Amino acid sequence: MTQTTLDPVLFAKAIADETRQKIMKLTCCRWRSVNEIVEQLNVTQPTVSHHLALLRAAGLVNFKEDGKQTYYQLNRDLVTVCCDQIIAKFSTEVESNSTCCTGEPQ
Amino acid sequence: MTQTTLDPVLFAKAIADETRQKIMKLTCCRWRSVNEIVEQLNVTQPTVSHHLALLRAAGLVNFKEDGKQTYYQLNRDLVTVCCDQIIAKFSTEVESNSTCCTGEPQ
DNA sequence: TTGACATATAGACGATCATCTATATAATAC
DNA sequence: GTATTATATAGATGATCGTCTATATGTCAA
Repeated sequence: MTQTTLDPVLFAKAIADETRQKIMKLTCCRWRSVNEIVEQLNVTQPTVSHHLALLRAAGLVNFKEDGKQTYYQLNRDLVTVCCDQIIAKFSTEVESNSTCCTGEPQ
Repeated sequence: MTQTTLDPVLFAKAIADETRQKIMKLTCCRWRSVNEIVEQLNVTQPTVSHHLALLRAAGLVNFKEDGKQTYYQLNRDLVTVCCDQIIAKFSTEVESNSTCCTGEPQ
């Protein structure tokens, strides 16, 4: 049920913040509770929750609740898909899969 | 003399705008004058110049002047490098090339 | 040299954003 | 039940951003 696509502009906006990229890095490889994340950063708990909600809305983190705690983990597959999508987007002039740019641009 | 690296946060900020991504796409495969770009978008010439200056500062476009005109072209290599860098950044918990995340995160 | 054209810069304005404090919600422990 | 802990939400505030109009700068043609 994790999200598999995201528009390149929305993806860029979602990751265009230092605090969010720090959160993404902290959660890239294991589940982290909100408190764990707060302890690693120099921002308040509501600020962390705010960024997590934003990343969650973009589908960039998965989460699971366990009692009092909520755990978050980066959706690494989506990051990869989006990055590949950006590379592809700027490899052709038009919105198709026609070939372009294979030769030397004049 | 074209730029070859760019911090992931700065890269994301630079491309986190629809107009700029449109400009990037227009210039991805050939040199375009400012006027050509303006004609393709629904924004004024100063707005386009503003975005071009921003992309130029980030090293994301190359440019050459020819008489009255200035031509811009996307630095596609840098886009690729930055995207690869983002994928790599969120594949390890720490700022090293030590292994991590190769198994199933618990 | 004067006028037309191409681009850049300056300054203003409204919108979005990152952060904070205060507080609500919900789960657990005693 | 009451206190404590974990997280989310609400609302405020200052900063950043995207866009516009007006204008400056620089190049070419007549």
